[in-house]
Amino acid sequence: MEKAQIGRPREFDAEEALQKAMVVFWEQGYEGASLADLTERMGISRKSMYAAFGNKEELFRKALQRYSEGTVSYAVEALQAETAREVAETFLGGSVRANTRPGCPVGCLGVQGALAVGEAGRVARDILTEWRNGGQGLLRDRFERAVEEGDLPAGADPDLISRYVMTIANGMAVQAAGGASREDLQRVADAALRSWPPA
Amino acid sequence: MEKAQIGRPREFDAEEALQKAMVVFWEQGYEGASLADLTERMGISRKSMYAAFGNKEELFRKALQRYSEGTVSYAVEALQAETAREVAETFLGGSVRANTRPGCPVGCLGVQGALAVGEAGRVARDILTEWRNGGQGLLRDRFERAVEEGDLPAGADPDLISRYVMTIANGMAVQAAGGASREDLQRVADAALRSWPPA
DNA sequence: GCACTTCTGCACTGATCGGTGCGGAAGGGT
DNA sequence: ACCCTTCCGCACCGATCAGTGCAGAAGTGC
Repeated sequence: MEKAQIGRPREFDAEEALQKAMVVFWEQGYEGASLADLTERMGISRKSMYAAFGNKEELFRKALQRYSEGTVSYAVEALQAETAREVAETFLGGSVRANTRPGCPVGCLGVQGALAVGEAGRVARDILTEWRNGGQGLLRDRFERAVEEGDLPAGADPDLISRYVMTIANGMAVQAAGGASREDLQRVADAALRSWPPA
Repeated sequence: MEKAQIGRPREFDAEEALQKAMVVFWEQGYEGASLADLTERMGISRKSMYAAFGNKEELFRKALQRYSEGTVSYAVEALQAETAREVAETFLGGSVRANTRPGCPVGCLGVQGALAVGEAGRVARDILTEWRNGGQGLLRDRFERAVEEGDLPAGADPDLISRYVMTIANGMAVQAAGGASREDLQRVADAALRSWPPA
């Protein structure tokens, strides 16, 4: 993705193009986003896309990375919260907003990008599965620390709690894809955190 | 789908073929399931498939109907439970099992069949959205009745409660698609119902 | 100004997409 | 035995899929 110093410099903004590609993957999924759709929305030719990003799979990978650093940046913020409860609140609140951001597709790229796919999308599906499991692992680590710090009761199960929180987030993504409003989702998030810890 | 009385009768079992098609849609999604995949697994020719089911979209519709009546039959059972809490318990417990049934694809056809799709899958996506919202509506109606019967407190919000329960079910479907075990999911379902009503 | 490198648009690749026309085979009603 | 209907396998349809070769244009360093 680095451009060489010599020769004609590229005319388009790679970051901007990647952002557009991310949106297309987000709203149409990996399989549903054709090269024609992608390059048209990115405003560049097929050739430029391949030169800058490699291929469709690499483009997807980079789009997901941008999604992580941009849209889902609330997650790292959540992990730094003071208490386990605040971690969960910040994480779910951030999910609610990310799933219903005006001007962006509804739902979550990491969920709807490639949940069930044919042969061609298998790599993308595995990338997203690992992405979701990775995020859940970070939550688990944070809750483990909370148990050690006495912030969560000694008998609490960080694995279960992280899975519980992530299940709510995943479910809200599906709800958003089905048309749920930001207020609808926030009420669900509040309900899910009414008893804490959940187990 | 009815066959005429006159002429050569079809050689394959339509119900059996539909079951196979349902599995393919379930594990690969609408867009990811090609006609070649489908007819190969159904064990019939393209021509027979079109004659018996119409087209890919109609096949999907009928596969979803079969899914509703078979795999998701626990839902109607859940709606008939005595109390609102038992409704939720039965519904989520049934989801847990349906999402992790040995010999079947993991996850839920209604969630992963067509969540984010390109132009070609838009109808399938809308069918599934309506399917999920319809199920949620049935839950809401049941919880409304529970409020009238005093089974749920007078201030309880059936819309929120049904959305809450469905969000958990949706989230568990995503978790299952990512490899969560039946035990993992059942613990999440238990945690989600630890406080009832949820709001 | 020259040489070098890379960019870009167009046309094209083989493969696959969903869907169909055709002709032969095969069963049921009379 | 006849006819009529339907089934079914094959080849084929135009369209689209992801990915590429080519050739001309254009910017940079000397």
